[in-house]
Amino acid sequence: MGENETAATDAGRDFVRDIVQADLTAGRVQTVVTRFPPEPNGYLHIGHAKSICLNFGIAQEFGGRCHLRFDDTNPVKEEQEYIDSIQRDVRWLGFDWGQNLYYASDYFEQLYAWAEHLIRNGKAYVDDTPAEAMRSARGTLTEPGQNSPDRYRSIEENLDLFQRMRAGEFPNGARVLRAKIDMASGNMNLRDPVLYRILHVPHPRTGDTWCIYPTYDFAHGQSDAIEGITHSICTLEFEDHRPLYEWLIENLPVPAHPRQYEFARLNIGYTVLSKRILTTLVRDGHVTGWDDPRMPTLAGLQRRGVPAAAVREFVRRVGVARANSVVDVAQLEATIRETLNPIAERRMAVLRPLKVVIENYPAGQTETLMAANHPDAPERGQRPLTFGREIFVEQEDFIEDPPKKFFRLSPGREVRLRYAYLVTCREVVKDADGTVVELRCVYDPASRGGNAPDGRKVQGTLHWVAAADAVAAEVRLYNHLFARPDPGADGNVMTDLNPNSLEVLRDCLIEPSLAGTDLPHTVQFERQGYFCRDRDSTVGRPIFNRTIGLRDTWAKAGGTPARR
RNA sequence: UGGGGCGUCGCCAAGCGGUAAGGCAACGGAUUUUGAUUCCGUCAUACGGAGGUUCGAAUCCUCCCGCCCCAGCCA
Repeated sequence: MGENETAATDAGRDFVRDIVQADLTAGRVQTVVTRFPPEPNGYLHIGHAKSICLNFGIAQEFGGRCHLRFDDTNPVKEEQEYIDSIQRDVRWLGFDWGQNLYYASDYFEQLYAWAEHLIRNGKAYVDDTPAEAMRSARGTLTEPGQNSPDRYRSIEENLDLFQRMRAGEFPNGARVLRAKIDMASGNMNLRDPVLYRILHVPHPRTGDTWCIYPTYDFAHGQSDAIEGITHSICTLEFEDHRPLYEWLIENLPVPAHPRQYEFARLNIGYTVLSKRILTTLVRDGHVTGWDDPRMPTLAGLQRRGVPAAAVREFVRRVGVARANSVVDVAQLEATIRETLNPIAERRMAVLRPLKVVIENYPAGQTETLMAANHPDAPERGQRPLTFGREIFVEQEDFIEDPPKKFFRLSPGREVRLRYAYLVTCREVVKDADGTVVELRCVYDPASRGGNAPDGRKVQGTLHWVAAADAVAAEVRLYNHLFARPDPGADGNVMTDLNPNSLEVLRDCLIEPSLAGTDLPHTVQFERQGYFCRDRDSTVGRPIFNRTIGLRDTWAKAGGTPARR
């Protein structure tokens, strides 16, 4: 029983893997070959990560290979910058295409030959119908389309015209090459789809070699066939293209017959995974760039401090299915915390400082205390902390008139300063406005390290930094990019942008070990969350990004004004 | 009365005729020098609805309802 269960579980965690396994088992496929085929017209986002993990993951699991292929058939939207960023991001995610880097543009000559093949077999024709006229002749979802008068052109004339299209004799939009299928088909993609269009636009890779470019439909399946792709995995919206994909494969002398399978694309609450909208956010300056930490792009997640392993795990947990869905962003956040918790070193940083004077601590004196880098992993060592008469604690850790079950500082209350001493608040100093500006406390010298010899307990433990050596820093807190779980659901997406997605704290104080440039990538600021040093940091001014806050049941219970 | 898909717990998602996995969220409790972590426990007599087949159905059949995609010379 146990064996069967294990085997069944390993066989397929999702329907795509089931199909691959079945094809391998039945001998229909010897070596599985997949591909990740981005169009280089933008940066990769976490939705692409799902596809990358699926394609590369299947190749790894079943001993096959996965190609990285740029679907660069539309030069008006594609740029070298994107080609470069995509390769960086796929590598960052942890995948390697080895020698298998391809471009659909590498096949332009072959595709052109195949287009002529179609013409010679009476399966394609050059159409001079203007775009608008072609649209109306295509019919509607419920009415069939009308055959173009050019549909009956002779093979010779089609061949001549197509060659002259390639030669650059005609302006953009003057003519197209269409497949001759069925203008009455219920599937719009079969109503004589356009195979080639005239575009006098330089291509990032082929320059001005071509002025006609194949459409996605004419390039994709044939590229798959050329590369020997066995399983061409794409998202649900291409489902209706599959009959065309197969029609082309069947009507062309291609070297292989790849098969297309579709899965539901990833959606996450409070954000948007549409390249079009993300491009707009960047172009219109709603974010600082493709790698803005608020962006769901892989570059943004990386800059925010999210480990690639967390993205992979998130995608694994979400699964692969054919039902459209919107994953709760809490799922992503939980995965990030879970990934970071065991690996992130602990540090102390005070985001909104409140000065504390330990009245019975000798002025001018300091001492060194040791703090664990990771309480659950003693082998990760310790770091020294300076303690002195003046320290800083978090403003929200003091309430003059505390609510029930408030464990932190308030007049007369004793708390522990982590890794240091037990201190009791004696007096509150306020400015003219009545704002608390300083706390006067006394400490118990016998509680060095944090425990009192008499064994008395305190309920609260606070993080702190010493005035003597704390370093000033800036901390950037990020919130959901959009203010609602379904941005754009009722109108303009842009109006749903969260005006408070970024909060910059400029007067933070961090412990000195955080000021260097050699710190581990992402660290935990105790009691607050995970943070990483931002590349905007300068020598004298460290800047940190909050990757994700810690779970906070006190704030959630309404204890302290929630700030997320 | 166009074609193609999808509907299992608040959110994802297993299940493939034999009597509802798991994760997130939520809610209890234990431990805790992070109100963190960890650890226990609770959480679908129920699978969009109605019929039917069957000893037995989320799984098969029929009808109905709802949602998504397609009318770019984008991908």
